[in-house]
Amino acid sequence: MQESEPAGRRTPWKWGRTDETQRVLLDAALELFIERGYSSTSVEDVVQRADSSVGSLYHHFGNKSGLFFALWERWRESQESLVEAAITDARGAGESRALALYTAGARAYLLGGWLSRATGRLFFDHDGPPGFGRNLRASYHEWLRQNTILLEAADDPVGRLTVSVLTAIVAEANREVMACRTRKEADRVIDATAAMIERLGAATA
Amino acid sequence: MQESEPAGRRTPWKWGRTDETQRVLLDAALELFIERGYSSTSVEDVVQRADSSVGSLYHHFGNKSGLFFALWERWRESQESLVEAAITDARGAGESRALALYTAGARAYLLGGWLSRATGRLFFDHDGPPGFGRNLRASYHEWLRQNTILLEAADDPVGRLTVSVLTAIVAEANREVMACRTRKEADRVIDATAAMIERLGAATA
DNA sequence: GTCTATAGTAAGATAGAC
DNA sequence: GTCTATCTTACTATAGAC
Repeated sequence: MQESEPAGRRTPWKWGRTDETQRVLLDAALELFIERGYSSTSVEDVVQRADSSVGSLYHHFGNKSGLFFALWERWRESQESLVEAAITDARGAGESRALALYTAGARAYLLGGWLSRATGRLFFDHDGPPGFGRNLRASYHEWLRQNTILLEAADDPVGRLTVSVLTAIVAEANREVMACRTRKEADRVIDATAAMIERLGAATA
Repeated sequence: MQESEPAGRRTPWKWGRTDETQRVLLDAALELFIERGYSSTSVEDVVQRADSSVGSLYHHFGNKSGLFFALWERWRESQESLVEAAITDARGAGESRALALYTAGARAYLLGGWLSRATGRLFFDHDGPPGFGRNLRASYHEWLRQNTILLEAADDPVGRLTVSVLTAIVAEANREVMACRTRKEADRVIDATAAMIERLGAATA
């Protein structure tokens, strides 16, 4: 910072390049993981594409899997806020049936899944770091818990079963949506999912 | 074979020790993978416990992941034959409803999963070799395909989603069963799963 | 077919200067 | 915070005796 700076591509190190560094590393990692998969991407590949350094990567993310987990967090949070917004909107529009609120959330989740499908496939196509599977399962359980509350389900076998199936439907539909090739196809899956939820809800209510 | 044999632990190399070598390597690998996980087990560990050698391991399995894939194949085939037998039995007993046959198969699969849970957890708790996830997904797709036939499902979004959800329910139940600590618990999960399948089938038929 | 020994390589991780 | 150089480990692969 004492002299005229060389014409580097990146902001030449002001006080805190922290955020930019993290972002550029995450973006590079995302691209590469999508292109070649997690295990076929080396730390060296990532820092080269990010025009950063191994040291920075380890400073910010601890290790290679730290990158993957950070990407997962980013995606999960983004999906979660879409769902929350949709449910809030539905409530604001006067909807109060638990199942209708659930359906509104599911639609938002699936549409978000479609729009970010390239990234989403990363997490569900099962080529992640060791231990990521466990993490996914933990998220799924948390999701089940929240759905139990949202659906006002009883804590008996039938209630738990219903929540479990309704959650599984959306999880599976998410996979279907991410595999779609056109928006039209995706919309049809989303509609079919909503119909399935309503039909099942009606049968078990 | 020409002289009196030294008191080695293993059959001292008759004509073809091939099968025994493969078995002893697989068994050692299985134990170690269960104990420490795949990634924390080295090739050296395996050959030591098997009282074999790196050369043999590479000769028979190509590489470390070959061991894991072979264990997976062994488990998958065993589960598959349990399911097939159960479906054949049900047919033999005069059952012809597609959904009932599916339920019979599911019960067999889940009971088998319970009985071989220590091994099964290996594959679903996800610490396997790179590329194994892709393999798992391929198996899952094959399973979906077979269920589509068994369930005589239509090839439209609703039909596909239905098969998808029915399959996911069994997959999820398998995880639950493998996590159970007593046979009684496992039986309860299995019964609940069968009930869920029937209810969903009734709602979407 | 089986085994020992060993060379080669790749990649994740760290140390320490700036 | 950033970066380079380096370390360490562990898997891959092969040669060659039995």
